[in-house]
Amino acid sequence: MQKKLKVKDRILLVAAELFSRQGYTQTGINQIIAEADIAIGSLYNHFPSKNDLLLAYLQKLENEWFEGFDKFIQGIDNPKEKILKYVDFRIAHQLKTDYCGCPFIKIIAQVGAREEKVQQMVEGHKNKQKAMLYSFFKQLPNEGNLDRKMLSDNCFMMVEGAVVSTTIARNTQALENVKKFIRKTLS
Amino acid sequence: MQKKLKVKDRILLVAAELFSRQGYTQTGINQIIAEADIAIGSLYNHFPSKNDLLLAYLQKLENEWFEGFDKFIQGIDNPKEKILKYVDFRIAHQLKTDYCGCPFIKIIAQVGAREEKVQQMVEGHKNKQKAMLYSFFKQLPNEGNLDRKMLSDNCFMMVEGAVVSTTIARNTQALENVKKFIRKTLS
DNA sequence: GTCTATAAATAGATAGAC
DNA sequence: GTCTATCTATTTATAGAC
Repeated sequence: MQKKLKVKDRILLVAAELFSRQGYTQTGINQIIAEADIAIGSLYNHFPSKNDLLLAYLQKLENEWFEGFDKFIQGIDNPKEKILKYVDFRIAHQLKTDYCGCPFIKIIAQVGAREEKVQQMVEGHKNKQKAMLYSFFKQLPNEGNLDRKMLSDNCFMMVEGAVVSTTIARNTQALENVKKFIRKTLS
Repeated sequence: MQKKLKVKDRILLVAAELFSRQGYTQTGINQIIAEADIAIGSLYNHFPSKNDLLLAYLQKLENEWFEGFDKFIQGIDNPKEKILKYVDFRIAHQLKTDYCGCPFIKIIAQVGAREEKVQQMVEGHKNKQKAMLYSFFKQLPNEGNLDRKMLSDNCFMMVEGAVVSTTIARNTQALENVKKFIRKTLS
């Protein structure tokens, strides 16, 4: 681990990596402090509980997702291209993380949607992605009588399902199929 | 808990309920034996480890899913109706479990797809559902040049994504939208 | 085959020295 | 603000009596 980072940042960096790869419930405080090479007192100085660390992790993911995607579609104007790039972005994430899956979906599966703050952050993030996708669909030339809102929302669901499917199967097939389907439907 | 069941069945019944509701990682052996009202020695007599209990749980889910669905579509011949009933079945499951989500997806999120036996059971189950859905799509009258395999597979993804979305949002909207979309697309 | 008692490890968290 | 030492509870699992 990089020693140049401040202690708080190092904790969050290590925790994020472990939460994403192993899962939140499968990652203990002791492992985090060992890999971040800090003392347990320091961790609890910056984060009052493991749950606070989880919330900071979700906020970090949220920020990085949209920063990352903005870069990913930089210079692209065509709305259909942007939609396909959205699928590509999620394929790229799966490849980069060795099919770890969507960390937001995984957290809900691990701690449940009854944890209010967690639920709000996850739902907020997904709604933001869905709204962004719809903004691309609205830029499409309106051919025929297709209901763009319905098409957009269900394309989002298709991608979400395909992300889950690629996580289970450990290959990109489902997401590639979705891409083909979208390319054909929007042609 | 029903005392008339054999000990082994009582363990599995209780474990299944807790794994589904609280999650596998969030459920301890001690809670299982307490709620099943049996001794820990008895549990380990029937299931050598918690992981064995997990595999038995997945097998039970697999069996019950298809039994349940067969009953659910009993008497329905129209293929489009069967497809819509498939979505209804998943809506019903979410309502019945208070939006617990798909237990197969949740298990992968909790223990990871690297657990070989678990991965195989989950992937197998999902493939079986997907194949069943495709069998319905093949029964549809072939209008135009629509690729039924692609349509079927991506409808499955849409439903999977919508199940995840309903689990996060704790309402059935996403699944209802998918139903509308399918109804319109297949009309 | 069911039970009690207990092991060995780890969990999340706190106190207080420096 | 970082550290060490420690607490209490809980984890999965085993041994051995009945």
